[in-house]
Amino acid sequence: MFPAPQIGNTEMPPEDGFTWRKYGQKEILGRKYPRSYYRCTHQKLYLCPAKKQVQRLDNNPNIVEVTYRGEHICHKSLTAPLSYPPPQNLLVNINTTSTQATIPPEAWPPAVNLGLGGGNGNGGPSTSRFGIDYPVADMADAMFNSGSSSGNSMESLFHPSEDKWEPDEKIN
DNA sequence: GCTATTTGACCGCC
DNA sequence: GGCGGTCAAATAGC
Repeated sequence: MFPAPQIGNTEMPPEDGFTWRKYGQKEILGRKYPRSYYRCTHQKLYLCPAKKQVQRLDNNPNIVEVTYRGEHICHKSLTAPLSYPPPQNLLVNINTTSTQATIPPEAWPPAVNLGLGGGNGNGGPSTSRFGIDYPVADMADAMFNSGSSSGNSMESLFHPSEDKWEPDEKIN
């Protein structure tokens, strides 16, 4: 789960190093807020099947629940962008979202392992399943403590220095 | 003009 | 038949 940054009247799904294109939104039974559906922007270029669903929590609209489906193959393609920030955000999501139960660990997208030299992705959900320990609890704590009142926490969670990945699609 | 977003309609599964 | 997920036309922004 992530704090849901808001800019003006619009909302932004958490940046996770990939570029997503929204393709649908649905009211979900029992949920106060609609679920948004995103797919990888490079789906057409690289037939990347990666998708994600963004669902706001009923009791805390400032927190979004992000579910990843499929894996990114766009960065595996020879012609695809090869560099992007470490999926720290993705990692946190996987370890915290309640929807992880719907995704068997062995089916988790290998994409989350990339760049981290993990390879030990067979363990259960843990903060170190990629070989790197992240202060998930601290981040979550920061989220819940300040997520609803301050946008500054976002900078501590999603470092500005984490340069936005620029798709280098025009490599030739 | 191209690309992304919105949104109603459609489809498959339970 | 209801629900979740996806499609595709219309629209907006750059």
